[in-house]
Amino acid sequence: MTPRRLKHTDTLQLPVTGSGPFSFRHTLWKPSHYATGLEAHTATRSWRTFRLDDLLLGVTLYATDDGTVTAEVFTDGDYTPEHRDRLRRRLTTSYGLDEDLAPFIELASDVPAMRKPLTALAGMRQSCPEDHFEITVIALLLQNTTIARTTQMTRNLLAHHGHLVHFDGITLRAWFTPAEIAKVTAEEFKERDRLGYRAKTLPHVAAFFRDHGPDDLAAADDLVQLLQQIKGVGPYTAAIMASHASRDPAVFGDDVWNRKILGKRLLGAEDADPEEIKQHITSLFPGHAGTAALYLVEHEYLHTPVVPLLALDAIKTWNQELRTSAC
DNA sequence: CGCCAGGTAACCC
DNA sequence: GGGTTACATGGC
Repeated sequence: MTPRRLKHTDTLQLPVTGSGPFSFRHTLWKPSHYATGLEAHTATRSWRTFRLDDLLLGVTLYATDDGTVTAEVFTDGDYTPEHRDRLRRRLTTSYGLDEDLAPFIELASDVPAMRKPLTALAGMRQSCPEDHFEITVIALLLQNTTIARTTQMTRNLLAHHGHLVHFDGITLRAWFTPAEIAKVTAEEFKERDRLGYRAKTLPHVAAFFRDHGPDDLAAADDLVQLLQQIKGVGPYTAAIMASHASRDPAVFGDDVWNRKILGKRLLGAEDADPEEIKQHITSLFPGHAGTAALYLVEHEYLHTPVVPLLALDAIKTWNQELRTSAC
């Protein structure tokens, strides 16, 4: 499959305005995140695709000496000043560049279990380049299955319904929009994309986000409750949306994986009661339980990352693999 | 084979 | 309410 070529169209300087330290590397690359093909990372540089409505964008990101983040923007369509403003906001939000980390660090410095994560991951913020629709799809694919199968389902969906782009020497996948999968049936999601019982949920998710634009979502009184009205979307999936796309630092996805790590690190128990864990982390980190969970989970994977940082000479192989697996 | 994965809804009492 | 159980699928 031949990727669409994107051309360099813009350069953005993104200031880091939030309080506390900022780590470019640990913010953009997360040791625990599984392979999607939507992004790639070397020690100093990251590449990521974005959708702004129908426009496909590729972005190269790197830290600049003055403490800002530079974004080189690549597109092949009509890139307007409005796109530029939206992309600037999207990048700033996605990586928490304007969020205050200091209050969390203040709380964490008194907690022994946080000592090592806080040092090793100093300046890490939540990373969520996905919008509300995209992160809901990710969370849907995480439901009650192994990461191997989540990776397979993601690859199928993006290969069959998404896009393949090439920019700045890298080949990446890009998301489909809700409108682009509006006509796909649950049957196809199940048989062709191997989504299993989740196949029934995806058409509802697509319709929901096609009918509720960003303004609509922002105006929602209780987005978590609204999203859970979709059959197949429960507390876990809605929590991922809230903690990642809505960036609520108090929330975390309460799943068996998190419970294992948090139980072990905070209570010293392999099989602690979920409710006890939640109570404990919430009382230790009022308003910042999600950030605390983020630090503990990422630290758990830091020395055995799911997708290690790429060496520069590995990019050729990366590009080839993406093209041949995208049929 | 049976069990279990980074859950959810439907059903039971 | 709180405690089961089926739901798809693939790996061990």
